Amino acid sequence: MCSEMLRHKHAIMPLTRLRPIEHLSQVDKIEIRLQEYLRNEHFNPGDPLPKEMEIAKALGVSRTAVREAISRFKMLGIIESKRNRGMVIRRPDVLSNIQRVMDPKLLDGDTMKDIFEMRLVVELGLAHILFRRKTPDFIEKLEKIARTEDETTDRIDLLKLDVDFHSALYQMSGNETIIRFQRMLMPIFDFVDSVILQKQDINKPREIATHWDLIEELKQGTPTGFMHKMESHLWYFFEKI
Amino acid sequence: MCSEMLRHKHAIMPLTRLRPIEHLSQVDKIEIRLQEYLRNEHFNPGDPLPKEMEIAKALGVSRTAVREAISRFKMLGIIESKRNRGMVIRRPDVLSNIQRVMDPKLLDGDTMKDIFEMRLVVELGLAHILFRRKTPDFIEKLEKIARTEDETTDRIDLLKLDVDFHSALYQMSGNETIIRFQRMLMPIFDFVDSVILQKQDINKPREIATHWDLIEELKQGTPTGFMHKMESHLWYFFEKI
DNA sequence: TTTTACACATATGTCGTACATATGTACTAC
DNA sequence: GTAGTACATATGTACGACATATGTGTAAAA
Repeated sequence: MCSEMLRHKHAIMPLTRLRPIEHLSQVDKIEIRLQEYLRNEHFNPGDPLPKEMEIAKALGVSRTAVREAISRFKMLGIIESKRNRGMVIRRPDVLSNIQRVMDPKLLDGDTMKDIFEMRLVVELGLAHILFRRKTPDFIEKLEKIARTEDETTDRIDLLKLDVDFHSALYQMSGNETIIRFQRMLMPIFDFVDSVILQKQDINKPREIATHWDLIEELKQGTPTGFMHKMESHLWYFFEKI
Repeated sequence: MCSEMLRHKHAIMPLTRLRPIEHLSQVDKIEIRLQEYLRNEHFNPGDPLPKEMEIAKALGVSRTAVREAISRFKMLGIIESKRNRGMVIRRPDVLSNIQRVMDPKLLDGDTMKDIFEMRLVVELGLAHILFRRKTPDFIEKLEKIARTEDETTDRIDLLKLDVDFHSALYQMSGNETIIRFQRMLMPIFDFVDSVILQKQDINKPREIATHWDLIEELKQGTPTGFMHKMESHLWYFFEKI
């Protein structure tokens, strides 16, 4: 009877779509107002903000509520405050905030798959930059990791070395944002890798490129060749998610 | 004398390195504790949190301070609270938070350059996925945009169409995270594009691939060919930053 | 005149309390 | 057994008080 009732309701109107008045709390509204304010007034890093009480008066709310809202912007690094100096706009660290929510336990499977695929995209696209920025030093670093891998049998250590190898590639890009991107997504990669490690398929050795293949290609190959090898190297993992 | 004193001090100890006790506010410390707590206790989405007063008691601080800290997590979407039900862990939206700080005015030149380069990396790496997921529908969409471009002379409109074209490519990937990534970075791209537009060099027509070239390659070419064309198409912009 | 020392004003940081509001629960009446 | 009501409870909001750091002005000392 219950399910029948629900089905009936659903036939009349899909309530899932109907969510008209988002019940925002006072603080949420203040947050939105401040967001607008910051954008519209064209604040630059270093610019001072009005005092807490002034903001509270202007919005017609308590200082407590304003402080809760402002506290949120402090977490994002947009606002900084000093004791008697008031508050100022800061240059936020774009990526540090994602790090806080990048917890495999909090993400669902689909999102993780998307993220892993994006990693794949980035590492393929990296090829061209790598060939522009490669130096003997970096190659040597990669070779050292690969050599260590050859001498290692412990599966945990191998996993760590695999991470090291790919990290070194990101480092080679010289692009701070890309490096941070990888570091940021590390928890996800670790998680995916460890899951794959547990699955431990029987038909493990396949036609996949090794790290040595990638190094060789990087030393005296082409970006295109490198990309093909990288694709075969990574797609193996991707298929198994 | 003053400068002499400073030089003397500096000789003894480089104070720039010495920043021992980061003067964290109470709320900052609470934020860190909560962060640790959430990670260590292995919370999953939907799990309930202790009551505000209990947390305050446990930490030996006031409810006000706890609320300010928790408010921060609410902005990140990690914590949700309902009136008498208490607080629960939520599945945060990984990318929505960056959007708030992704303001060209708040970022410095180096970071913007890094971000733009990362866009380049992603769009190159996208090629392989695009060839896997392309459909006549998507191709048609791209052609429509390109046709409109041919009939447009207004520079602002052309800029908008260029954005539309690349957006369509991201859409084609079918990867929600990658699509969000592009949408998120849109302000940066818009900004960079508009700056380039102002520069307006004299030697504008060069050996760069057009959107039609990209479409043609997508229809009956190879991922590699597509990537080469995309590279020539984008590097033109990149050099001008 | 320059420097030092002290007092004062001020804006943020922290706390405690009170009350509003929504929501779950238990009890009561029919 | 159901509907309606009263109560308990946890979050939401507000206000007032004091702590603390920091800039500023003033007066004493060199």
